[in-house]
Amino acid sequence: MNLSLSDQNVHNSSESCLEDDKPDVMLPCFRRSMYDEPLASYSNGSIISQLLRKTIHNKRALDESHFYLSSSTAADSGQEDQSSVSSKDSTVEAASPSGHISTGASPEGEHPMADHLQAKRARVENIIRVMAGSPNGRQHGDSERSDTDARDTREAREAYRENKRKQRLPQHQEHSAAGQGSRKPGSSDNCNTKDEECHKLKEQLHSMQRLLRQLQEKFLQVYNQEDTECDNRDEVETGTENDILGESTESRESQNLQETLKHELSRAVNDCVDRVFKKVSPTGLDLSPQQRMCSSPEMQMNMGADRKSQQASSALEPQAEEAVVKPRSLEYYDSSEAQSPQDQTEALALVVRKPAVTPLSSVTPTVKRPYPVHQAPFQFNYSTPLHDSHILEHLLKYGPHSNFGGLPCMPPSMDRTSPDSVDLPWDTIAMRSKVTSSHLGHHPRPSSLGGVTVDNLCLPHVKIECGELQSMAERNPYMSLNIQEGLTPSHLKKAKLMFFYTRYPSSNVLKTFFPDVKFNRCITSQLIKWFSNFREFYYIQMEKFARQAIVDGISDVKDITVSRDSELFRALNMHYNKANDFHVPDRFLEVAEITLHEFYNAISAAKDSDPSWKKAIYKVICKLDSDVPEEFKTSSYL
DNA sequence: CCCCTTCCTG
DNA sequence: CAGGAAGGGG
Repeated sequence: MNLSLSDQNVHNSSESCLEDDKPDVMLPCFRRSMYDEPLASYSNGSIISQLLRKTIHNKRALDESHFYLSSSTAADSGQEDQSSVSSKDSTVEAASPSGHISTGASPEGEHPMADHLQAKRARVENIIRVMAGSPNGRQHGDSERSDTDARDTREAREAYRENKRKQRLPQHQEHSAAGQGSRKPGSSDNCNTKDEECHKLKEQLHSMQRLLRQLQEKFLQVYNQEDTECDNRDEVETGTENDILGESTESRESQNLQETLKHELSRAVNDCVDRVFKKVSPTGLDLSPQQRMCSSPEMQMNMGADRKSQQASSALEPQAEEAVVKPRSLEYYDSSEAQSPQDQTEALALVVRKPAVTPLSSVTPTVKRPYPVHQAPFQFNYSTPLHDSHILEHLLKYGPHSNFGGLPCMPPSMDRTSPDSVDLPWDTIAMRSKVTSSHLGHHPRPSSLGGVTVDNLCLPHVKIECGELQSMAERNPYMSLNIQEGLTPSHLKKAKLMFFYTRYPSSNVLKTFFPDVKFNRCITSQLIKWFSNFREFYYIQMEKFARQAIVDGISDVKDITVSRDSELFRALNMHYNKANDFHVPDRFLEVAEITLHEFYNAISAAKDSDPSWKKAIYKVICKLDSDVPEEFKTSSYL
């Protein structure tokens, strides 16, 4: 990841911008799913340049100044408009516009102001148009498997898939577990309401279109202002690090422009979303637009970690069609990769039981989908489910647990059409889970908001790391809200953190703190086994460091302490809190110190000659358990 | 018996 | 971390 753009990087990104203007490269890219772009293009350019490229090419496709929504399509440009807007066929799109790409693209960098200004204006206009455009244009690519070909890395694919699943979550919950068709939830039982809602949505769409048009005007104003300002600044701001003046100013202008656009667009879209939501959300659970737009922790994290890309995507992605789900571009995953580059370094041979299926049919938003689910234009994940009382019910019942955490936000599958997927028995197989060390770089900081946090509802950052689980999830749309029949890496991580409090948890405690797990003999013993393994490691470390202390010639036990700086603590922390995202309680340090002292004393007294000399120590240590914080009952910690 | 734990091994 | 053996309680 380019966390910081060096001068050279800036330069390169500008260059690549020019290069990438080649139509055969960019247009398909542009018109296809947003998910396709980041990996393909961010690798060699900044986000800004990425945005610029997009808008430039967008201009190509939409050069005729009209809203496809509000006016008839000009004959000569009809194809382009359609391809970019409704995107019937991405291959057609890729080919058709190649002819005139060079007109706008190459002058952009080589030619001075006239074209330059035009291009800028066009970018603004196009952004607006894209916003107003049908989601299908982008969604199309999204729905195609072949898109994954564009992503080389495994992370990208996974992010993509996960993204798609998440996108699907809301609407799948819309109806019963009886299994809706993969398209509209149009069963006859509530046709009327559907029509009504369709109407409402239509109205919403219209108003959104109006709003967007207003925005366009506003942007043009802003743009014109900034344009002159920038021109002035260009005079002054010479001698920056940037090699090429034209490009650096271009970059600054773009940034200003982009900032404004992002801000305005976000606001506008949020407004629209609000309005739609007011209609589709009968329950009073009201989230702020911000919450909706970034309702997942991941998104929130990215708001912090990579606010720019987040905003950029949210600004460019908005679609008018249905402000219910907002697609998340790979940008998110880009940044999250940066945070946990180690993800997936270890093969996780997790074998999980078949997903439990609880009919959470009614955990559904009231929003209708006028198009196939896999074309959801908005990724409005997580917020929608929140509006359903059943979820709250569920939360009250089981706690806001890993039902969401274990399979965070597991969205409905693509082939929910397969009937068997929906009613797998609870108790099917009880196999062992092989959960390798988890790189679940999530932040366990408890962040409870009255017990129900967004975190509790979904932990997208905790990737589905096992193929089994993943594929199962794909087969079972409702898995995400169900009790787990197997232990997931998330559970393992949680268990490890719990170890900081309790070394000898009773099975009751385990059941209490893993309420999202369907306990059976195997699961229980597996969990117990985990803690047994934890203890093993713990005691091995203790003995090791105790002996080391003796070797080091420490003669007084009091000279042996365990602080957070201690090597011993580091070793332990590395083992139980690898991500180092959990604040280890002081009590654990005390216990560790006591344990170390016990070992030291025993070894010093040569008790270790007795084969069972450790038992005495174990007996002491097992009394030092403390209560596990209630927060662990929620998945906030996962 | 069953449950739980440790120990050992892979 | 999982499997399995062995041993100690209830």
